[in-house]
Amino acid sequence: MKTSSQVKLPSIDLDHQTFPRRIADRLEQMIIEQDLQPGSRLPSERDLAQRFEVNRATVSDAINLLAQRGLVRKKLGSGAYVDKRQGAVVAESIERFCVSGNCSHEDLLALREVNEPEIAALAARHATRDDLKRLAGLIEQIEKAAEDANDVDPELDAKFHEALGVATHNDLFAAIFTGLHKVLRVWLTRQYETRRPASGRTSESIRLHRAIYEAVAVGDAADARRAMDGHMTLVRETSHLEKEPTGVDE
Amino acid sequence: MKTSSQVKLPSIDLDHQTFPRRIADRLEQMIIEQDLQPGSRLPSERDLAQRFEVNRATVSDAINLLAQRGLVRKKLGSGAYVDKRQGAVVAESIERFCVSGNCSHEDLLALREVNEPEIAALAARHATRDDLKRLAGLIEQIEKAAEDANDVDPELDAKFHEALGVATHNDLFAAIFTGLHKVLRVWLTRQYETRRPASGRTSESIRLHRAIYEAVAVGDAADARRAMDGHMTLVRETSHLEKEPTGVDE
DNA sequence: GTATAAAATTGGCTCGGCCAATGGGCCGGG
DNA sequence: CCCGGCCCATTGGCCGAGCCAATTTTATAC
Repeated sequence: MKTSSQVKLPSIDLDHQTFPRRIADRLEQMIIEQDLQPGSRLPSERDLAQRFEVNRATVSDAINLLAQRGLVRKKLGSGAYVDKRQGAVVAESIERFCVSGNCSHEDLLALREVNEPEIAALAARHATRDDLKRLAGLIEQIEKAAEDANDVDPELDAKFHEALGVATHNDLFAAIFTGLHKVLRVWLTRQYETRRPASGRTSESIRLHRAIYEAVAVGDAADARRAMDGHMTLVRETSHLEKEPTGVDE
Repeated sequence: MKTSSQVKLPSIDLDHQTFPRRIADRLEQMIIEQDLQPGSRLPSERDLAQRFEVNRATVSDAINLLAQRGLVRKKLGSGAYVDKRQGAVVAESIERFCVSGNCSHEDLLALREVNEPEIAALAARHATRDDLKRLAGLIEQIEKAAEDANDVDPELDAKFHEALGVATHNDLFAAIFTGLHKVLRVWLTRQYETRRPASGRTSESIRLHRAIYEAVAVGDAADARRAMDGHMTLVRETSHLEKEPTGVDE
């Protein structure tokens, strides 16, 4: 068995270097070097097992590692395909981090307060026609839903903010904040079901959402930031009103 | 061993619920319900294999999943122990995301510009004595290193910003920005080795670092934010100077 | 050409087993 | 009483062969 030490890019493994890990690294390197585009299939586990002179189970574990890192996707009966979803992995890890109690509502809010306005501004600068189309559709749905329920549907709200993140065309923002909005969706939906707040705030919230969209649509970054600032202020106030139903703070 | 006991609904499987995944979920649930604190050992793989009526390899895969999620840690010859490192997982996933080319220097910088000042402010409000001690030590090292090399050591710089993130006592900020600073460390170190910039900026950078620390130490949030703003401006300018190959500097 | 059936390929999971690392218990010497 | 060394049961890492079901490919009939 070769243990040719290949220098790797990431890797913070101070941990015991196991077989699957090493093979995973070599596979990752293979993918990079051969510039395998998403969609291309890598060799079968039986094949790789021979090549690396290890058992198939070991190769399988290695590929599972890569799958977990979002670099590859396994399909039963077919093979393993390159499929970079590392953004999704970022989002999921953040979601797990928050929902399993490592992070309070306040923590999340602090992050949103600084970033959402910037996201709105960036979206205003970089949104494409498609982005705008999607945002417009969501705004419409939100307003429609609000007429019926007199409240903002957390699901749609989260989607709107997510779409805004995507519209920044800064994949880092997008990845991180899709994760955060997934959390938000869970938390808000939970309280949405238990209690229907008398929202004199609702109309204001709806108005601000539309204002954000309008600003983004015409590419007015400053205005978008302003509108989102207003939204976050409202969120902050509402959050104070409701005190901690979801007592996730440690 | 039969696979018949669990009949899965015809739900459209986006993720083809595999055995290890289901077992991982049940284990996670077990950990939560029994409130297993970090450090506690969970049953041996052979034991769990009997309980869940699956093969040991399957249980092993399941536990590997949890390990990958940062919920447990396996120790050869000993067992698997609860060890919540989900913050580290967030950081690592972000690092991988950036390092493997999903994110540009500009993207990262955009995120830092909005957040670092807020981090400084939060740190000023919430830093403990220990945090300050650590920050003071780092400042000292930075200044000492700068005397010798006439440049800011990226390693120390990244550590300083990381420590600042921790000092906010907002674990979300901490998790996300330790990830980002790890990337930064890699990128900066790379260019640090290739090229020694004549840094008329160096002294200015050092001064600002100390200013940040001083503000945090006395708990002046506004001042901390101001100092960090200055730092980020400097970073932005330097980044522009160096143009494209890997152009971010501290 | 197209629909259908058979064969080959592939990952999911099992079974039984060997190995090395670990940790607890036993024992002898201080 | 404590300490150090030794033994051995336990535990995870990995193996090898093998069965199954999902999938793809190939061959076949229409």
